[in-house]
Amino acid sequence: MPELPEVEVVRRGVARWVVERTVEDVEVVDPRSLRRYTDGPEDFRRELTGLTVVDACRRGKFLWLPVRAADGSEPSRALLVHLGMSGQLLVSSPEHPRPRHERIRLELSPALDESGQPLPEQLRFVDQRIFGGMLLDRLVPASDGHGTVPEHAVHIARDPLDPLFDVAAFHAALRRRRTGLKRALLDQGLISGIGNIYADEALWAARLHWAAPTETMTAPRTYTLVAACQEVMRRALDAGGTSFDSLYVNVNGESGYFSRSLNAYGRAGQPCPRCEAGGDDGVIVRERFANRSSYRCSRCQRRPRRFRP
DNA sequence: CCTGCTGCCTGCAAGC
DNA sequence: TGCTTGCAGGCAGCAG
Repeated sequence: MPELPEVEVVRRGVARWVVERTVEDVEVVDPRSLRRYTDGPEDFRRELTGLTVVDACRRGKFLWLPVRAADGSEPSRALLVHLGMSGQLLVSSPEHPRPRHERIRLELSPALDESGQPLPEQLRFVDQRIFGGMLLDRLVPASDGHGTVPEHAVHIARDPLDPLFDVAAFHAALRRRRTGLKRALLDQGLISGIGNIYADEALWAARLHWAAPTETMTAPRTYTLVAACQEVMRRALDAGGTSFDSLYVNVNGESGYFSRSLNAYGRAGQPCPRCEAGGDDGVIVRERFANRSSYRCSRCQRRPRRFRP
């Protein structure tokens, strides 16, 4: 499941291998990957063909490639990509067999790498579960006035690794909410890039309970929580960034995910890595939350007096 | 406006 | 063995 660090790894791969290349053709293998996005596969193909990728941008888990027309004008549109649960972007050669779940394929103009070798000429969107998708979208001014964002991502908040992320504003917004802490962390309009795994990891690192009411958060606690989010994601990014050589591992969004080490998520019944010396307390427990699982330490993430599930 | 629930998807694992 | 059920999860859309 790609979260922010995985998407950032993909963004870097796209920046390196795809920017400055022109889309020469498009094959929509499965139109469901354009779900509620365009006027249909034919329109998508017609509009995208001939455009040149000029950049690779990201906000939270949304990735977009601003494109310019052949006349060289400033980009007014972008190819917006969301990897959903199982999406991958692969840069590969035409002779490479079609992956089982390939949904969209772009033919790219020829290009050479740093050592003069020809680069693969296809960008493939592979997505087993079709929770992700693509869209050719209009670029609009960001809601805080800094830069542009695709129209379908304008409601997404800045993520904690964004230099323009505003902790004080996040704290104020958190205090206005009437919900539990984990729901707030998963709300991409409040803070973006955090999914179920990193929410649990960040809450564990900050020693906070998932059901703590947001309106009771103090500024120091919010700062601790944001720092924990940044720490957890930066560590995953460092791990994912190390296996950056192969084209495949590079642009497929998996490297960070499989090499991350987890302290709480998925560790039900195991001793808490922080307070394992403590006996039967200090154990990771699994609890149901909003039709999914939450993992926390029974000792260092105590249930709050007030409880917002 | 705010909050929280449902449905979209596929493949795997567990249970009968 | 072969079926059914549950689980994984981000996010758009919608109900209250």
